Amino acid sequence: MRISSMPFHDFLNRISLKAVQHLYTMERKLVSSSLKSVIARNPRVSIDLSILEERLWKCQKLKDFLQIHAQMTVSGFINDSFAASRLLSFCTGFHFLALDYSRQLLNQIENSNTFSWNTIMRAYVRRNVPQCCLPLYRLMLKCDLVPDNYSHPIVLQACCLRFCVDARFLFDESPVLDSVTWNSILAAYVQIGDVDESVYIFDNMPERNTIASNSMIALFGRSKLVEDARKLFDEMTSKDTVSWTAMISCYEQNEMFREALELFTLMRVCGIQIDEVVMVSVLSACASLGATKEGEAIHGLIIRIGIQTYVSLMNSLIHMYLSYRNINAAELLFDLGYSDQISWNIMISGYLKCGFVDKARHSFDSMPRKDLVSWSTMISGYAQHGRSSDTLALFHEMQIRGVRPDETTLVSVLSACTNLFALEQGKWVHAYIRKHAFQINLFLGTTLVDMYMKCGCTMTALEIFDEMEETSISTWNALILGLAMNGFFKEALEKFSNMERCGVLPNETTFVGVLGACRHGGLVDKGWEYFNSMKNIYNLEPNIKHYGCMVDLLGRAGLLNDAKKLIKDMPIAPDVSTWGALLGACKKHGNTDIGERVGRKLIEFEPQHDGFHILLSNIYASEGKWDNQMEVRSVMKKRKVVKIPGCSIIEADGNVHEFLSGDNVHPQMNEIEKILNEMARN
DNA sequence: GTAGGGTTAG
Repeated sequence: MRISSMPFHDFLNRISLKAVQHLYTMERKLVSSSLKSVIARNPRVSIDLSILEERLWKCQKLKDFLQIHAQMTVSGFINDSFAASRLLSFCTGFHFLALDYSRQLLNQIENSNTFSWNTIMRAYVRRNVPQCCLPLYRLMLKCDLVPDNYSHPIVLQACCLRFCVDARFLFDESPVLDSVTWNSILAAYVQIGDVDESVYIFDNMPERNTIASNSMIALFGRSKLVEDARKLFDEMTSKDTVSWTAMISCYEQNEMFREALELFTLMRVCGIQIDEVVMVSVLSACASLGATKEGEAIHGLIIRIGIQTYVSLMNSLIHMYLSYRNINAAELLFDLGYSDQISWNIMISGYLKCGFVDKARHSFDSMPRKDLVSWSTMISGYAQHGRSSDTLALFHEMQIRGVRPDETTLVSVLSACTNLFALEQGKWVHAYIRKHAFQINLFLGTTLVDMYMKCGCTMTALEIFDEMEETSISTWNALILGLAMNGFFKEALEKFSNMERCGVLPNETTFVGVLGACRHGGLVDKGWEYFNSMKNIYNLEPNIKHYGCMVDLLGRAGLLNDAKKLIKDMPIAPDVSTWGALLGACKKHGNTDIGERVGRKLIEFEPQHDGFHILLSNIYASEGKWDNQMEVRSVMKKRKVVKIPGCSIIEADGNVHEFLSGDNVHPQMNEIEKILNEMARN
């Protein structure tokens, strides 16, 4: 009887392997379709070691892997313990499959060997779930398998990652330590990023081998200790490809992209063998630099030396082209079909960065398997494009599907709540964080401070700030801006001094908060002082928000001429908020129709400018000229201008519009000045 | 007969 003529379930019953059942429940749809297609195309499946090697070498997609697995199951080749362990070790490094799949595969193998168990345990350590390692080790002993000299270092690493002191005891008490054990314990400290302990182990190693030095360079790189890394690199007597790669990636991770490219050039000059891993870092450096020429040259190099079929390399190339906004090149590469989980995630994030939100969603919906990064990318993409209700909806869907978010996901969701002023949802997420005992890290803490501040809950925001162990300039900015926004101008300025005392350097955003506080407090002298210190002390160029704020501060204090002069002298084009501030000042002088005339003039200059329509509409409203306001509103309606709720004239338009693109002359000012002078004469 | 160290996506 031909297998292909049987219904699928009959087939399953007939071969009655527990394994296929497992497989079937795990990836129901995909497996059933892949098994079906294997059976349909290949009724008498035959496979041996060389075919397996060849197929694994070519295996790039989930479907490819499932076919191999199915084929091995059907043919019974899975019971060959060597072949099974080959399949398993490939599986643990395959990004389209969750680790559970490998674990189930281990169950399926009837005569598994120590190698297979080691492979899974190592994967647990690598994928940061060391807690699964020890139970597996116990099970291994129960199954009468004898651990070998590879097993113990892995278990040691796992223990070390969980409870360092225990593992350390084992290590310290061990009578015989080979270099594998030394490297393992070092690797464990390196993985948790414990620089002090790693250096201690490294210094006490009987012999510093290349492997240990390489992982130390990587650790220094991740810990921002570039100079230590370089020192060690220079001191090494024998450097291999990995050493060079570690140093180049150290530069890359610390945003020293030029240095990374220079070292790569030197590496080639020195005739060191280059491989796909070093290319990944180099391509990433090119992407960050926006160095299209270099990137394309390296693409050529990749084709010439023939390592174009490595998935991680493909991914880096796709990522690079997306960062150059070269969607076509990225799609061409992606469509070659060497994709894995990461390729899909890269495409989605690339589409989002280029503003193609719906395209991203389409990819998201059509990818074979979504992992946490896929969900986070899409959710944060929605959040960053202001599509806050989509953000919350997708987060909701994620939970329905039972995918557990991590800190990054929660940051995106909270920022969406902030944009929507959705305090209740934000509080719900905060409660979720507490309930699931998430650590309030730097990013999560900063986002919470920002959310509570923007929703007016100053005290809650302050409490969270005080509880934070680590802060950054963004945290201080959220705090200072928030205090200023909520009317606590004294406190905002106090926090600014605290920040300076802590040695944190302010940036442009900080001064938006500081000047905002001065504006709220009507502190003209202080305002000038900070405004000048921005340039003179901190070497920061004031932007439109700073000018707008100063114009408003001066205008409110009745210093109309100073405000006018500031607008005239400013090196960048005034935006709608700046003009709004000036109009507010005019109004304060009691001249009611001046705003209207300036508003109309501005629209005449820039009829496409949504902000000016909002401005004029607000002016009419403040003067009680409802008919006129209706008139402007009907124009706005035609132009589909959305009025931002709760915004005053000053914040009528949250975005900075440059109505004279790139041009520093403001011809409007002359016209408007005439009107203002007329007003002054009256 | 494969296994340690270096990499890419939010």
